Amino acid sequence: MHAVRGYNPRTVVLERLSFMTIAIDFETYYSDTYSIDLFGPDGYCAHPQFDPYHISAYDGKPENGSPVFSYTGLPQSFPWERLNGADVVSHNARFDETVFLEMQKRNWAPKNVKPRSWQCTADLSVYLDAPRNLKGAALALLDVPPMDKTIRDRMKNKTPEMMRGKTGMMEEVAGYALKDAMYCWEIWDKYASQWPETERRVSQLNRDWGRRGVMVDTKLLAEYRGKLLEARFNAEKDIPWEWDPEKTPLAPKSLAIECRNAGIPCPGSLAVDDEECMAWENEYGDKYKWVGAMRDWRRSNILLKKIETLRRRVRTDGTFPFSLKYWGAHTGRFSGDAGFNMQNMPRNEVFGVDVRRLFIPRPGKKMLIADFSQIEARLLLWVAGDTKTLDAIRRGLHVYEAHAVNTMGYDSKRGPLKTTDPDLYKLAKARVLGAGYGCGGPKFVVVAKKMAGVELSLEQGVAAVKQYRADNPRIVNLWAKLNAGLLWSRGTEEKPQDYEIELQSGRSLKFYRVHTGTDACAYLERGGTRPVKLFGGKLCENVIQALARDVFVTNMLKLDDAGYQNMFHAHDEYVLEVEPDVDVKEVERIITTNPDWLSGCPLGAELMLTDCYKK
DNA sequence: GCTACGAGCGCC
DNA sequence: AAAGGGCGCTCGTAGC
Repeated sequence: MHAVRGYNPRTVVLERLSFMTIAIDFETYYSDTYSIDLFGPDGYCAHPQFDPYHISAYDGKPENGSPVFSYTGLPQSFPWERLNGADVVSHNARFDETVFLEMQKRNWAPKNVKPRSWQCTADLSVYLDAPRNLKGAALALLDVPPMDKTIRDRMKNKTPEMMRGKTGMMEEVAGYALKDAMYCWEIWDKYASQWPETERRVSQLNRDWGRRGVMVDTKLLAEYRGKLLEARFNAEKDIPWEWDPEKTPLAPKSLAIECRNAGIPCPGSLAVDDEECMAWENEYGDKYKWVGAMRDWRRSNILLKKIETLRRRVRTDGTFPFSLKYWGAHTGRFSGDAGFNMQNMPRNEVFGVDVRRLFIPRPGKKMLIADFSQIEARLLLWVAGDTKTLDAIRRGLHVYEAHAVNTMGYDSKRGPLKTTDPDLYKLAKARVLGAGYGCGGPKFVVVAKKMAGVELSLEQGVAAVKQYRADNPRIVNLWAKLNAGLLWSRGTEEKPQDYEIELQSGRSLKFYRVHTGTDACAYLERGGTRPVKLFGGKLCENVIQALARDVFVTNMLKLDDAGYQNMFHAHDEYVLEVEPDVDVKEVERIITTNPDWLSGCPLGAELMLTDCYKK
């Protein structure tokens, strides 16, 4: 390997190989008031303070007997043509590629240089169940000693000029940066072959779509901001104690003191669905508005912060660039990222604000929102082998009704269950959505209320769970099977073993170092540090979630193949930007086409052609 | 002063 | 023996 002796950029090139994989890592100025956290990767790069003062590059494979190319130094002296036609990799390519594109835009890098591809080793790492951050990934995947990241912290608030003023600091940065590029390259070199082509494409498209962004109704945004400031202000009127105007009135201590002064008990929890808190509200809520006010303050504030983030990040063309984390969950699902979560916007209007309405198609386009219908419930039936219920669904029965027909004695000749027996329909819905993963009686009461609006007593909840299990032996059997595998795999206390569940979609779910405490525990990450309790129902849910994700992603690629523009998505919902005369039936056909591995499971989808995002 | 973690609340 | 699961963001507090 190459030692880095000084900060002077050093380049070793004998010949340029075509289709070379080269790892790239940028160092850029950041501070307390100017950071990716605040502006997102795109806003950060487009910002006036944007300063990519260092680049490191590494291509470690001496092919054709040529020497390793490595560079760590000023971008001004970087041989950019090396990237032309190359396969570039970065650890968090969402950032580094954006930096590069912005540099080209500003003529800081030649505009004619075009990499053949740009892949992300952070995405590769999480696909392999390793940590997303480079330090953790290198430790888990390369078995190298933990990297020292303290220099990264010291770089905060420091311009390159300031760093050059400190003896040895730039050299330290150069060494650190090159090491990052080397580890990134090593991870790619060692593991890329384990990353399927389709997954690479998902990772790449995910970054492209986020960078492209979604159009925002900026006028409505301003209106919403006003409403939320007002809502928060109104909540403040009912909070009697003093607080730092720079901060929030949410300190539990203040509430406790206020309650004591009033001679009343203080609720142990402030959560809306907490029983004790509900009792407190019934008893004291009319006279003492604090708890409700704190809740309103919190909820309006959370929404306001979301609005402020949007306002800060919307580009001059009205679009909002965002990020979704590829493989954010160990099941493979995407998750929110970079300060704005596209996957958890409120479904309903709150404080006069419907956040979803802010997202609109570009001028002349329409938005097509397409949801899978109960995909997890269908996949559960499919994995468990309940062909009878699946057949009923294929014949056109709603999933909940098919469940009622096959396990609750409903006769579908009587007509649609939803209208003939609304209570039974609701109970069927609660069972399908809530009882399929080993949920117990007390929890089922809560879940049934939340998911199906059914009010059950504890006794009824317990009975419902018992009845569900008796009526659905295949599903119960599936839990048992997964649990047996877990117990079989866990090895011994001294020598824990990994548990691998092969999925029908062709990949595996892995649980690392399964061991026994009071329960069977395992780590979800290679080299993970936080064990989670496992049991059949939970494993079952993980399996179903993973399969649903695979169906979702497979058909997302098919949509892309067919030329449909994805904007963003949320687990089982695609949000597309389409021509007004789009063939909705064609889109539905693509979405409900079964992947090769999924035969015999009827898929369904609901599509909505609209002028804004909505539920 | 920073990190870690739980509470609270939003989603699928 | 029984146990629904998967996330992110904001905030407060504890612990270093």
